[in-house]
This record gives sequence, structure tokens and C-alpha cells, in this order.
Amino acid sequence: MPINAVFEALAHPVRRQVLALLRQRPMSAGELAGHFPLSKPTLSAHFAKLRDAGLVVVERQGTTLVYHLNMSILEEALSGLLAFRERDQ
Amino acid sequence: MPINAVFEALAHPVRRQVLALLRQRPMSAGELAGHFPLSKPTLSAHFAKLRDAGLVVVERQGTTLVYHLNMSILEEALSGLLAFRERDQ
DNA sequence: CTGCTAATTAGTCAATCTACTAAATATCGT
DNA sequence: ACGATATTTAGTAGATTGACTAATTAGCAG
Repeated sequence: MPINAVFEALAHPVRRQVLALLRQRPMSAGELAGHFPLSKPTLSAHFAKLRDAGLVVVERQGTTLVYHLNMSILEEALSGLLAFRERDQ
Repeated sequence: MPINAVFEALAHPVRRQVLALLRQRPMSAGELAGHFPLSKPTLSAHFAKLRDAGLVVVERQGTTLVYHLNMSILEEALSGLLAFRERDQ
């Protein structure tokens, strides 16, 4: 899970808002999409970036996909930034 | 200083590496540029994004411009992310 | 298996990003 | 004022992003 993907995922306000919503509780793609004035395919692409970064994990429940926040990846990126390890930056 | 500019500035590995270098000590644009296989104008554009985000401040010393890390802005963004304030993110 | 709902994938387009080279600006020393 | 050095600004090209609509896939109910 390259750390670069995490920072790129965090670079868009919609994706940060998705993370904020998921912090309250897991939500389906449709429920999340209802919080934004954007089409579902557009949101789906945002979800994909968050998934690729490992910031969220997805679980299928019948026909709906439920997204969960993965705090550990976020904390990893934050600690990397705080410590400014030379490793990857 | 919109928080969004901070996250966008952090989204590029070269800019994160610049911050890591400045964490050691302030450096001139030229010295920073020497650490990357990129043209000076390209680095100058990266510096501009870091400046716009408030992550670095610049001080002129004769003919050279010396960049300093501005940790407080970085910590502000991090704490916002850790706390996940609904405010902006 | 047909139809219905949930969500993603495909395809497109305008805008932004990142790199480059060439030109301009700023400061210092003579 | 001139020339040298440090850095940015201007202009350009190719790649990526973020939005949309239309089409596809996945699962469930009858």
C-alpha cells in the first residue's frame, strides 16, 4: 500500500468528507452518495481511490456494498508525516 | 489559508521530500533543487505550492531565497485529520 | 429466468498538473 | 551601468483528474 496513494486520496475534499462520514459509522455506497450533489459513478470513482489507498475497506451485504473506515492506514500516514521519516516521505 | 491547499500540497512526493529536507534546516531554492533530478523552474513551481499552502515561508538573503519549514500549518492539518472535525475536511 | 435495485465499469470531455526550455526579474560586485 | 548568479515567470505539451451519461455486472425476489 504505497503511502503516496494515501496522500493522493486525502487531496480531494469530497474524499476527506467521505472519511469523516465513515468515522460516524459504516455506510453503503448509495447512502454515502446521498450526501453529495454528484452522480453515483463519480462517487464510485472516489471510493475506488480510498480503497486503493487502503483508507476504507468494503464488505458486501446482499446487493449493497458497505464501506468501513480503516483508521490504521490513516494513522500510519499521519505518524509518518509527524515523524517525517526519510524512508518514503 | 484553506486547509485544502495543505492537503493538495502534500499530495506530491517531491513536495513531501522538500518538507523532509527543510525539517533538517532551512535551505535555499538552489540547494533544495540540487536534491532532485528536475529543472529549477519545476522545483520553483513546487515551492510555490508549498508557499501557497503556508507549509513553508521564504526569506531573502541577498540574491538567494531561503525556505523555512512552517510546522504549525502542518500540525494544524494533522490535528484536523486526527480529530476529523466536521468543519472542513 | 425475468425483472428490480445497487453499484461499478466504459467512454468522453474540459480542466488541472507536472515537466520542459526560454525569457524575465532581482541582487550583488566591479 | 554591466555582468554574473539565483530564482521566478511565461509559454507549451503530454498525462492525469474529476465530472457526466450510458452500459454492464451482481445479487435477490418472484
